[in-house]
Amino acid sequence: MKISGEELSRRLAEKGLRITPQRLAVLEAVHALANHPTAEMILARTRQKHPNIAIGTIYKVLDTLVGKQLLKRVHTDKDAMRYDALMSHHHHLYCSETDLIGDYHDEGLDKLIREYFQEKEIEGFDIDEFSLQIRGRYRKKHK
Amino acid sequence: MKISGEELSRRLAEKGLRITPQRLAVLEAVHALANHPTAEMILARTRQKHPNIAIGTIYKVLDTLVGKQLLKRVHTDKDAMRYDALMSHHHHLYCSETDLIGDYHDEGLDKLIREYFQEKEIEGFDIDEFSLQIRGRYRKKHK
DNA sequence: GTGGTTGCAAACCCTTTGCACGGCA
DNA sequence: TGCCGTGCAAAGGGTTTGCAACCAC
Repeated sequence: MKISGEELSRRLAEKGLRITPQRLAVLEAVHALANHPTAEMILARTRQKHPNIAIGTIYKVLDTLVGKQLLKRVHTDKDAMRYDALMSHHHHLYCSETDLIGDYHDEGLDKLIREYFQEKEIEGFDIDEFSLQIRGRYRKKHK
Repeated sequence: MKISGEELSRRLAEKGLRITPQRLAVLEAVHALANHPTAEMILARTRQKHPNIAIGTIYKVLDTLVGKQLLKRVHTDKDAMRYDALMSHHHHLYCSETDLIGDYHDEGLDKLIREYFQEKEIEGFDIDEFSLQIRGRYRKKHK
């Protein structure tokens, strides 16, 4: 995912955030490292241009950006949190062989499930949202 | 969920595991603490009868029991892992107000989704299984 | 008896926090 | 200039590990 510095600056400004080199670098990194990077991976990439950036800063920036809905957190079976630049509603594909996490958007599926729950409610529980975790394997030479 | 010591012993034996007081206590605790307890909660309960049991032992036992499919791990948005004694395929209800996690089993829903994916496959990805995370709120006085 | 288990404590990993300095608005 | 954001290092929380003593089989 390629995205210009101006666009990134605009997004920060839109949310009332100060534009700092670190924030631009982290945002850029999550877009560039398409496969849901960890904080460490983001650190490694941002250090190419900002050798002094600290891991603590990475976490603080990520926190801010997630809070302002410029990034999403993705939970995995493993310990480390991962980050996603795709903000629209979507599900995730977890590959058990490669550790890759893919985004999966499917309007038809969402509609199907949404309508299912409109007819059959869950006793004593009000649904706000749902997301599907799909586990499996990427076939060789995907994407 | 009430379950006898004999039944628990039988389950351990069935999997070729040695029957130790600690394993029985941990298994019993996860069944008794119905709401997907954390390791700390399991420790607290097991210590009522086994005051010397160590947190490290809890983790090792949980690891063994999950490995032998006598328990399941449940991931949450929070940091701590939680454990589930219900082994059949099911989804989870996450209550944003109470931190409760409910089990949700629904044959019809599973069938719907399974059939959806039989017709519309995901490009380059072979599905092994899926699970739905349903976020929302329990209404007052549930269960 | 003996190899798998336990208790204990230290180590680990990821993440958060405190604080003085530095830089964006 | 004033305050927010950063770098650094230490602390934190959950989980794992190493090892000697222990105990199911």
